[in-house]
Amino acid sequence: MEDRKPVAPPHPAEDITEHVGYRLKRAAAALRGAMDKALREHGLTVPQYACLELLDQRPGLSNAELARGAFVTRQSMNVVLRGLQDAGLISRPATTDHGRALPAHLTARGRERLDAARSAVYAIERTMVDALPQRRLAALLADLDRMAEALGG
Amino acid sequence: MEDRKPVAPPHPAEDITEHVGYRLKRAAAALRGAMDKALREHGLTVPQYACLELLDQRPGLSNAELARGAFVTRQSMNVVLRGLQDAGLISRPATTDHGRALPAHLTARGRERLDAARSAVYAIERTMVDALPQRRLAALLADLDRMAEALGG
DNA sequence: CCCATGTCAGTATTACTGACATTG
DNA sequence: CCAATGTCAGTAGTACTGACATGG
Repeated sequence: MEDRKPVAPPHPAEDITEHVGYRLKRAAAALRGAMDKALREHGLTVPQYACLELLDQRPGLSNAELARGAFVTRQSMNVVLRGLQDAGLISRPATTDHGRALPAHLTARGRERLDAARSAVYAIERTMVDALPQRRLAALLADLDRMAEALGG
Repeated sequence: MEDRKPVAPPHPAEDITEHVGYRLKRAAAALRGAMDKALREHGLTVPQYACLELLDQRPGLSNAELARGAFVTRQSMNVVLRGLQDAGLISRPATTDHGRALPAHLTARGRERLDAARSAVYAIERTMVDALPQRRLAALLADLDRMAEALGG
């Protein structure tokens, strides 16, 4: 009688707010909202910030690589990149002698902007982590990854 | 030195892909992509589907209530509602004799559409749940809620 | 030839702010 | 008066499809 799990119905609950998908969406929406609000004060959108973070850690990423890293389409990232380029926060060579991918890099201004925005975003991250039982963090990360991989993300 | 957790630095990891926020975004993006793909075959967007589900379970919800339930703004839900109304999937009275909120209801066609789309969405939900160790589901739901609440979601 | 890439174009959906009238 | 609501307007960010050229 160890695995009867009487509280877990065999099919999805009638109340969709009990579904994993709904809870996931709720948490993601809360995160998105908090980041939007915090980043607006730094003149950045969430995808722009994600792009700067990725470039800080892996300088030289191409448009397509950044798109995959930020979970947006190539075309959307292209728009984001141009916005960042126009703002002088990143630089990309106009041409390349080896292949088609154009490696992007943070400018000095981009690094400054990122540093300023980062503290605000990290505070949000901290708020989320602090709301969890310490011991559950690793399991949560693993569970999120399992779901993403199962869905082909 | 048995529980110093040397792999968990006191401040956020240098690699942002290790952050809770990044993993959450990744999982949510995977879910969104899977749902977009599945729902497109039924002529519905994710917010539209969410709206139909909410109305199926709680008939008579108003625009503002639906917006909160689907984590979008009142204005965005208004657009979604009008799309559903134009498609004949929901109905709303033009006036009300008691208050300002206009209660929305599924039409027969709306219920048919929802039933058709639901099986596709539930299959996705099942894929996610099956990817998790069964025992962790409840804890995962609780963790997602804790994070959302901590962020004011 | 195949495939990934960068880019352009056009359109659609969603989100935002601000605003205003209405109702309780 | 105040809070919540429905709605309109305008703008912006993101996503989509389709297309095309280029490079390995």
